[in-house]
Amino acid sequence: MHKGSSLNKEVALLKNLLTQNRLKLTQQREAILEAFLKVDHITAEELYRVISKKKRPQMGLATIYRTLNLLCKIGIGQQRHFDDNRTIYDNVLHKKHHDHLICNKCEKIIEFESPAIERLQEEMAARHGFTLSNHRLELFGHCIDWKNCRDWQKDIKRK
Amino acid sequence: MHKGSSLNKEVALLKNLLTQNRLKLTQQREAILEAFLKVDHITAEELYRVISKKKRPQMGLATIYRTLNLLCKIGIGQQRHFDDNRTIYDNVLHKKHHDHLICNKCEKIIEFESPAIERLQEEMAARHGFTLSNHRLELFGHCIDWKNCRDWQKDIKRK
DNA sequence: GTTGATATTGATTCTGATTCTCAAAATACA
DNA sequence: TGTATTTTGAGAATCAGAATCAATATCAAC
Repeated sequence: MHKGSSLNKEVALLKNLLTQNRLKLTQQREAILEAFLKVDHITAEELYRVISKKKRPQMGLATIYRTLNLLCKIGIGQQRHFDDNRTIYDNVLHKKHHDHLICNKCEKIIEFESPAIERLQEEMAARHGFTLSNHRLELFGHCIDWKNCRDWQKDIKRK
Repeated sequence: MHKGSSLNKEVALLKNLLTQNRLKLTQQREAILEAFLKVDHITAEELYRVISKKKRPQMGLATIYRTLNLLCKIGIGQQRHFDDNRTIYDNVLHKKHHDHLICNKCEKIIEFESPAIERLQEEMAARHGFTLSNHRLELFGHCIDWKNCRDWQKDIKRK
């Protein structure tokens, strides 16, 4: 019954959590989990397109949304809103957590990681009686040479 | 209200930034700025209601959105999305910056501040040639006694 | 101040992401 | 296997926020 890939661990986790809550492990949920675990982050629409192309064509967009939200509830996914409208679902398990430096002028985004900051976060959480599962850290500012960024007057004006 | 309040400083800042970009200081923009500076954070709808009740009843919701986004561009405001749909506009100037600890189970939110973390953030930004204007830090996890939180089985099930 | 070019506004409509609805299908437990 | 329950897909509904546009306000030059 076990096929030996690392996927099984996550399916087992999912199944476990579902069972605990009288929820059912469906083919759709498994397919979505499988696809989701392969990416770093994805939108519901994108995931919909990815899965629709595969052998299981019968998949409603609503199911994608429902299941992605479910994955967020159990801690495998995390929503993010960089620009306004689209919701990006981060795969929390995919790679080492990274944070973001975002230039307000040219909207450049740099990924970084800081074990020192993470350590302090843990400390702060513990002080408030929290156990952390993940976090989101975004630093906003501007590049040192922001005159070379995309013209920020234009940027203001384009509303 | 009366002249000489600290508000004038912000109006001057706004006017300055607008002028620099060939934008105009309108009564609406001033009213929105004035109301915005009084709060810690607010949604566009709420701000609309606040302003509509005042002496200047003629104010379109679209203008609120446009102006709040403008305030974000010039660094006075910052968008945030805690729950999915509503966008909360933070008043960056209002009080000392604080970060958030968020319980995934009961959705309790605790504010905290950590100068140590902020210092490391500055350091990290400098290393990448960034000057910081603000940041957003959200730590997710669960309370130490999360069995006492709102039943999280229900929470999962309510989708 | 008046003028005129330009930016902004309010009312409205539009958009598009996400959620809701509900009958039909799938799942899990006995 | 039967059956209670959950989940699904398709489409409709929702709702925040953006776009439209004619009317209005602003501002810099006179």
